Amino acid sequence: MTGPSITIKDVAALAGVSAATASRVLSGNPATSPQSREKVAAAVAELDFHPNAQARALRSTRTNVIGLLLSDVRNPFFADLAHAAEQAALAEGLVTLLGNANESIPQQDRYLDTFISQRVDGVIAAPQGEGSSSLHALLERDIPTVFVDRTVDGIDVPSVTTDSDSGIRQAAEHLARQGHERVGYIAGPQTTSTGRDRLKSFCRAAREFGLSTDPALTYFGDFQSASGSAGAHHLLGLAQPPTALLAADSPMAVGALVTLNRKGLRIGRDMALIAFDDIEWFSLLDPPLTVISHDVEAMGRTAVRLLLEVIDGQKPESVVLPSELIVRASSGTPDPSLGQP
Amino acid sequence: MTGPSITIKDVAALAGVSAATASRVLSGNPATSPQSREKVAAAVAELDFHPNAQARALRSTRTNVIGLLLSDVRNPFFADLAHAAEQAALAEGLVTLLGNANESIPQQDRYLDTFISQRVDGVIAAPQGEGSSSLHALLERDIPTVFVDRTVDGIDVPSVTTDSDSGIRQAAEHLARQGHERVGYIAGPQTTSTGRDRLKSFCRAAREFGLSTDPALTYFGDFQSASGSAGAHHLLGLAQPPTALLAADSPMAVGALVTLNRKGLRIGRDMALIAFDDIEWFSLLDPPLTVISHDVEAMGRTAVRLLLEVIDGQKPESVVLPSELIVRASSGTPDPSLGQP
DNA sequence: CGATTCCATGGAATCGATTCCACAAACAGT
DNA sequence: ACTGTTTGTGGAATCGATTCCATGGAATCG
Repeated sequence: MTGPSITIKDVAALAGVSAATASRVLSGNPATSPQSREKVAAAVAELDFHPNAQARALRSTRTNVIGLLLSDVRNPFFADLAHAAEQAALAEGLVTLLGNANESIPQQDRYLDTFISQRVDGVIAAPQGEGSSSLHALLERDIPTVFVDRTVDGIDVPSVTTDSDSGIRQAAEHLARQGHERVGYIAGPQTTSTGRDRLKSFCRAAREFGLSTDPALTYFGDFQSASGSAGAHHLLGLAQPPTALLAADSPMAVGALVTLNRKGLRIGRDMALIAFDDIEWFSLLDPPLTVISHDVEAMGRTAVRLLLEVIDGQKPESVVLPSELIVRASSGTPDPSLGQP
Repeated sequence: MTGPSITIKDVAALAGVSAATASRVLSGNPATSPQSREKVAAAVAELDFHPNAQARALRSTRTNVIGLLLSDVRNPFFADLAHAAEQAALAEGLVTLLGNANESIPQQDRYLDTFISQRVDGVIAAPQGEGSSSLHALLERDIPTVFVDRTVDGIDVPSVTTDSDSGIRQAAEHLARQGHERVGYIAGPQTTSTGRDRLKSFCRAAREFGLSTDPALTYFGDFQSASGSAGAHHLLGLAQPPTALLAADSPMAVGALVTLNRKGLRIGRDMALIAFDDIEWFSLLDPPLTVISHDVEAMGRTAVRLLLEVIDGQKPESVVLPSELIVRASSGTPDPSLGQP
């Protein structure tokens, strides 16, 4: 299909130098004369030469490609993260190969294998399961790796995570002050570190601020919106239903919202709702959603910085970013006039 | 950093065959004995061998990588499209290199250059400007290319687009029936085919259904949310303001929503609002948003199919997918009791 | 002025997998 | 039994850029 492509030899021939010299000019090697540099530059422009990245990578073992493995691009949190990481990488001259694990371990392994075969310079991953074989293959090969958002127990690589604790404490305190006592928690899957950490934080904060610690108030979802709907449905059906809901990520909050709307409950009056992750349009809802917010842009940027340090042979410290509660109208006082059924 | 990696020679040595035979086994060449196949398979498993994709691509000119160039991953429409295309490509054994042009032509060119250097097997692009130099470089090299969502005048490559006309006509008819006469249109940039087509469709439909054709009712945005806010602000400030707004994409609709909320206008009563592109949570807003919907999943899947046909040397026909109006509460009748100020 | 350093340069080896080519062994046909 | 085909195999060339090494000429120093 594609015609015979232009190689460095064509450039060298047109410039009247050897391929070695042309290569030196292209890679900015100082051992080149101004004349050669000029002639090669002219030839490159004339032929519109694009060096073959494969051949270059084969010899020099650097590809200038990093792999970014996420669980779901359609989750706005990860879309923002992808955007932030990708822009930060681009500024460093790296292009990003995006893998979408789609919340599936086989698909995650497939992408990791591809990353290994593509000899990416490094990997930024929001890992899924605990003992994924390809994850170990990555580390056995000493491929520079950084975890983002999530971590995996027993695997010691630098990571950028959110300190869910501060935001969740603030949320619990806020709800307690508003007079709530029974708060339903829609948890993430306990196979992810974020799922576990946020649940632990919630339990601790509930105790601290005198909220009910009834285990029936926790529903285990899978970070996707359908489980948020199911969770809200389940919690509202309890003998002693909660007066407030806290969802461990934004898709589950959206799911819960659908259920609440469908049941005709007024959010912020009949039922308070708080979501982990701030999404631009959450403030556009009626009422606007109270959220636990963290800085996705910083997370992406930091992940790239850490990865560059690992590639550079250093062993950087993991970074934990803060989270904080942003109070909006969805977490108002429970309406005493209506009360619970 | 990375240790000496395992090559096909190591596999061959362990299996007691030559590199040539090992290669044949790995690529499924039938000219191999069952014994060799078995021994090579065992050696591959034993060493956890991952072939070097660079070396393979260098020799065989196929990389099994396609480039996907989008304007903005944070736009849910493109996130969905990325997801759909990526899943369809994966099913065909292709991995996707995602480039995010970020609505910027230099960044688009940077990614296209990278795609060329990476010798991707093909490119799926939602192109930005008209005469981008890298876009021409792509085509001069006969790199299989398919346009998605948008097209570029004068560049004849297969494409998958949406027939905006049907959806926009339905929207105009619907608004006219609801008694609207002055409909504000927040247009996309006229440097994109979608921006131009949708505007043209709107003008035609306005004439057909007796809506005002006052050019002051059209505001030119850039497909990003800030311009939606600005557009709504501008249109509401006209001497004769519109009673309904139609936004040419979802981020601009969100922007318009912010402005309307800020001004305290009740959507669906004081002002109707319709968005092009359906987004999951648009139905969760209060009131739920009336939208012009099209099938993103089909668009991504079709783009991959067309690209495979182009790679295969065929010249497939472009595909135009339908759009349709989904009526929800945001486009109700204008409230006569309040009227316009 | 001869010896040494410096510099730009070209030739050749190299990266790892694929594939052409040649060759040997096994087997079929007359 | 002797060609003629098939089949599996290894050696070697190849893809395109990088980089080590050697070389010749200019510049520098004692």
